[in-house]
Amino acid sequence: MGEVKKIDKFEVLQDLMRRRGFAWQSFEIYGGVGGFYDYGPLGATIKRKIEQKIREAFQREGFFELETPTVTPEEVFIASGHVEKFVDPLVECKKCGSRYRADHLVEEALEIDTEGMSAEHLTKIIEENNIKCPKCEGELGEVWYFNLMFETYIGPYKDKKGYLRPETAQGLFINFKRLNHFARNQLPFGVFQIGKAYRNEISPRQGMIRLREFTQAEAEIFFNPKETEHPHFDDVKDEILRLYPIENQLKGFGEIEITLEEAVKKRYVLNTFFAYYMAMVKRVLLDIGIPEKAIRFRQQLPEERAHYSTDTWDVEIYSERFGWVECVGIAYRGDYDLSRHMKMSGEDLTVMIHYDKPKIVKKLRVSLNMAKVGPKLKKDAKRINERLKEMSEDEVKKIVQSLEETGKAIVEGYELERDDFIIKEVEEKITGEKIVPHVLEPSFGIDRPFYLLLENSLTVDEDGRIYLKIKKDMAPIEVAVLPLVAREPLKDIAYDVFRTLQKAGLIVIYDEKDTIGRRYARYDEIGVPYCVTIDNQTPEDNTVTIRDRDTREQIRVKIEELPQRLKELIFG
RNA sequence: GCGGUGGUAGUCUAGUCUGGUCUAGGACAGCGGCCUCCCGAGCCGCUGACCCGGGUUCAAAUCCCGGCCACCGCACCA
Repeated sequence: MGEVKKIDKFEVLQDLMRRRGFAWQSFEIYGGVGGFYDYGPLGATIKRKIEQKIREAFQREGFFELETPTVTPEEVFIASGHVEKFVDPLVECKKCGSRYRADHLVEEALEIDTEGMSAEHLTKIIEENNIKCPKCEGELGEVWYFNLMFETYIGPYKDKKGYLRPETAQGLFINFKRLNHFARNQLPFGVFQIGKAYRNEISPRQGMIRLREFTQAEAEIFFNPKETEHPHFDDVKDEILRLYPIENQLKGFGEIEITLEEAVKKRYVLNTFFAYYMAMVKRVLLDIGIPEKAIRFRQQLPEERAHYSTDTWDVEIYSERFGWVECVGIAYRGDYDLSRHMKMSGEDLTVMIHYDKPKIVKKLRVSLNMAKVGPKLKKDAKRINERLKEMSEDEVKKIVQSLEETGKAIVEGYELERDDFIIKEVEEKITGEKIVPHVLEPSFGIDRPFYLLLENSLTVDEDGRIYLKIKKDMAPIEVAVLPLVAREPLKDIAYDVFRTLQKAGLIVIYDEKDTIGRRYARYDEIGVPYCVTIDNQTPEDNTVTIRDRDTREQIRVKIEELPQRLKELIFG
């Protein structure tokens, strides 16, 4: 019974989204293509509002926004690991045509780890171990890799390969040198980008939940791995999050509710730096209008994690239709991306960390007493002297120790005595060190929260009347101005009110068609939080009523106070 | 990709099995008008559809084949 009702609600929403202009599948008139969605007039407005909430939240953290191309040359994704790792090995049964993940078949049959194996290697293993099609026992063909990135070519000749970016992040990493300069060498700093990304999903399903082209809002926060205390952690330490850590998932324990301070103390969360941004993400989702009870943080299992990450928490939003849906990922990317780009490009992507005070380090400097040793070592003397200079502190200490204890030391096959060396203790002034910053990445999907916001806002009462109880400041139309009946002077007054509100910056609609009840229903359905009604009392005293979508209650206000009152009610 | 089920106006649906009376019916929505009304009232009128392509047949929404899309299951989800 309850289940039937839930399915109905999903269908009501699908219907509503198409009928009233929120979102629908793209390319409809040509039959539609899976994994692509168009945002209609109301949907695009809500999407922009979601993006704006995230943008403002990042800006409150002092991050700056970037915009980089979606078309990206191949080298970037060779460096990022996507060319190699963003793939699935597939194999087809020669008899029945069924397709499988080759690595999964091998892992299952032989219980070995196939991580990083080539297609040829997998093919060989399948042949040698006589692994057959699980369905029909038929022979399996060659293993091939399918890369989930969309390929393209840059320019008129097919010699410059490119890909549509599978994440917006790389556009930020490859600009690191300029960004670090912009931040004047001060870690930590954050940058973000809101834009499209593309993944050629093998089989997109579930409507807007898995798209081939989608919008992300990703921030990369570059920090010194030795400084993982967030300066503003106190602001959020008492925030209670619902966590679902790895061990609770593995042991079948449930979720836990815990303050961030406790979560760090009990080592559920790496450090206060990570914890701070978990709180930030939660606040953004609440600000968008996702109910608190529908938000949880689930730590990704090691095998789920992307190739670049060593710890990731997904922020999931509950859907009646799809269960818990991953909407935001907070990934610890370490120095993976910067190190890889440093290697690939040859650029120096380090940051100089200046110490508060220069460190005075006492160091043993050991060199050969060339005058004494020259005749003995001949032309090897110079080479060994160079070698001594390159030695690590430990190697040098060993030699000195040996000299002190036995009076002798063996270097490069020569036995040398104390007098053959010049040993000096020198003071070295070190003003800082070069480090590759580590990266924490909060990465918002936009399309999924969009859908889940609508789903969580949709209410159907027992009469079947639909209300989209979307958070008031997220509504795509903020006010509807309605003359009670389409008659003068009500129409004229109403139209003036409409224009006044438009000029005041509100998103407003004017409507005089149909009965007033029907119009209220029309605007309840698309989530208009307030209807302003011009009635027969208006010509007498210049007052109008404001009707609340969620309570149906009306208050009467003076027309001159209307813009201000509405703004307070909606954006308060 | 595989298997199953399905695709009729903006939405939901009748018709499909058993080909012809289908010039494709209804409801809701939309548009115009009457009514002038505080929560989807009523009346009149209008607009609007057989997923695409091929085939079988005198005749196809209906039968057959291919494609596309959706839903469910398998697989996949870095």
